[in-house]
Amino acid sequence: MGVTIYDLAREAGVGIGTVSRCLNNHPSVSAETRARVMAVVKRLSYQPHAYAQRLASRKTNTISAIIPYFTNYFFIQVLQGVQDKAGELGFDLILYGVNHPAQAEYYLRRSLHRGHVDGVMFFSMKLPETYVQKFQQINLPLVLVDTFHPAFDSIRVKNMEGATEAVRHLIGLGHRHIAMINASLDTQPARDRMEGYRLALEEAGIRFRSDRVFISGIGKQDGFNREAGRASMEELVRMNTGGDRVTAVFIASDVQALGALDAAATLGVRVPEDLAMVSFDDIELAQHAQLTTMRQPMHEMGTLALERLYARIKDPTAPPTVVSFLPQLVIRKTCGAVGVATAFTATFGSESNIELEE
Amino acid sequence: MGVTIYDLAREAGVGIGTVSRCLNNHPSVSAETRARVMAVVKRLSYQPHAYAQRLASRKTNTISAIIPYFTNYFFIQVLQGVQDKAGELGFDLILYGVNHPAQAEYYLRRSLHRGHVDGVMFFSMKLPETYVQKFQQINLPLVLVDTFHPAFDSIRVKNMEGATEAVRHLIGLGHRHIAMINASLDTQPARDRMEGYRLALEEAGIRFRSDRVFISGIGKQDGFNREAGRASMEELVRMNTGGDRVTAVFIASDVQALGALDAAATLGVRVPEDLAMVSFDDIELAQHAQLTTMRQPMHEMGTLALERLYARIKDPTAPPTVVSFLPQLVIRKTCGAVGVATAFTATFGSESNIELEE
DNA sequence: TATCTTCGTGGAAGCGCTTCCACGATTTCT
DNA sequence: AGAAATCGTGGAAGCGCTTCCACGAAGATA
Repeated sequence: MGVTIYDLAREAGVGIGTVSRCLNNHPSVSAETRARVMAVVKRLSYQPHAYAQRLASRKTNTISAIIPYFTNYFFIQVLQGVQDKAGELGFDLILYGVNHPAQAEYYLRRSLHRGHVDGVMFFSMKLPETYVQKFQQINLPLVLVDTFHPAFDSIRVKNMEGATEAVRHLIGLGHRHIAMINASLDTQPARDRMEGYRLALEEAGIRFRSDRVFISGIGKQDGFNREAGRASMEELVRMNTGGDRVTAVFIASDVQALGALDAAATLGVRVPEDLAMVSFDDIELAQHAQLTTMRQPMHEMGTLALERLYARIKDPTAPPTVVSFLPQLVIRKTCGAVGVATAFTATFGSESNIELEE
Repeated sequence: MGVTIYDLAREAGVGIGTVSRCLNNHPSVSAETRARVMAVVKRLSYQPHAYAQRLASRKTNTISAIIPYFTNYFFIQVLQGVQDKAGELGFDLILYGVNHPAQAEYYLRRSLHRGHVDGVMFFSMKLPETYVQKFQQINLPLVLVDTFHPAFDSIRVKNMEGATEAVRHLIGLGHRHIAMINASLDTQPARDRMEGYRLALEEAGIRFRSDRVFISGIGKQDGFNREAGRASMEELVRMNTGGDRVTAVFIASDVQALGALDAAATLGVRVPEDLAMVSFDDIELAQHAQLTTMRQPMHEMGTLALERLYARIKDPTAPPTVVSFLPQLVIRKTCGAVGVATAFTATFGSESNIELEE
């Protein structure tokens, strides 16, 4: 049903090789011939067949991104970076959203089909060991984002260091009883952030208490969502009785913090007066909700990830590289460091003069 | 570098046809032969070549989605629906994010390459007339979401009716001076929502005043974002002096409303006491910010869109269908219909007992 | 003028698969 | 028993392109 280069060749009175060269801007075609061919291309409104091109040229110009729960704002912002860069580089981006661990394997397998994609980006999940081998065997470029394996390029966030700094900030504000609201320990970021929390306590001579780490078991998701944050906060408040009450909490992500804030308000717990909080990510809405949080350069992580992947596609033999980002503390209102008196009732107050960023 | 079916055939001592039939679960292969072939497949860890399959079978199992500013929460939620359904149906989803009108054409052209995708979903933008013809000519399935053209299937939202209802609600609360904060009139939803606003005023005998429609010119974006909402609200407040002050505002989207809320707080305007507001979309965060808004079934729109596209791929000759969704009013706090006294200082208050939804 | 380059071109081969046709072996029917 | 239908199989053809090699014509060099 489609117009092929044979049709073009016949109509233009040239060979198929010449047609192909015209279409691909190959230099060795006379201007005259090229003009004639291009006229026919236009007249028959020829469209190249993408897969025939890809089969013949052995390049796909397509990459896949395997992302968990991609409606999570963190991923969206990273994805925007990826997408921008993909457009710039002329790549098609196949988006594989993972809502269940088994899906990750399915999509990995799918990406491994020879000639399906030129490269793969894998986000925030542990890469199954079987696939480590498969990628090496097939020699398919792979970039890990927010996760790590020595055999591949990775874009990392120093989750542990970031968490430590967040908790240090709370300690610096005088808090000694600091809880943590975490996500599922199945995820690497959750584990690292908890380790950072533990470290910060330790260096301040505060005992780590596992009964002060709250992880909501809601749903089958990874816990990086509002509902989980809300549930954890409810539990925290319920438990928070007796002598040595918790006065501050470190929350593993902004999304959870949003839920926690809801719960706190419902339960009549004032933030930051009764409970100070610092969270993680600095998603776009963190500003809106005035969260004190650890900023991750999400968009930049996305563009960088694609740049790395591109470089790897160009030169598959280069040794794996690791780029690490150190999250930056952004002080807003939930930690109580500024404007304590009016902080939370004025949630929607000005921020430009308050936000201490660097 | 790859293992091909010829390798498999040789190793298993069968013909390539038989190998192909094994791989595709074609019935007419003996169990014994199939077992032998599959063993070889496993042993050589064979991966089919996706594009060779696609070229030979003339099916791509891929669709593309062309979406403006897809970091907009509205689109993300629709996209999640699309993505879920795509996974279920075994389709690959190529995501084309449009940040500039010219990009839309580029991606349309790209999608039109013969055999590149089995179908296209086009979101919230006006389909250029030239492409109307091209799609018909190539006979490539196309589903329009949140936009319309008689020649194609479409999933619509009754933006006008929804807007009318939103404004009616404000009128019902006693407001007579109602402004609108809108997005760029280049987009169809913005035009329709303004029309609905105008209609509601008209039927209540209130004169439409174009100086009460605020459209921020910030950036090259379409105006459906927080910054634009913030800027428009600032302008509204600046203008809002003298006798007949505006006491309510209809905002074209929740995202803008979020920005508007920021601005209002900064400027000391209380919502809803000084200014009631109703917005549009009911994105996930609307609940968090307690926005009274017009709910659109975003996830459902996404799944439905893909279902339609799938049906169209199966039967390209069926007449175009139109599905319309009527947005539902969700009453929370920004309109002042409930809990007026404490409404906005208790932004993070309980919502379960307040939200009046149906 | 004879030889060597260069340039533009045609078209075969091949990318890795699916599909269809042909064919022998078996089974079923009359 | 022979004829007819069925089953499992092999492999050629073809999907639409890229790429490479070969070749003639024209220009450059001696």
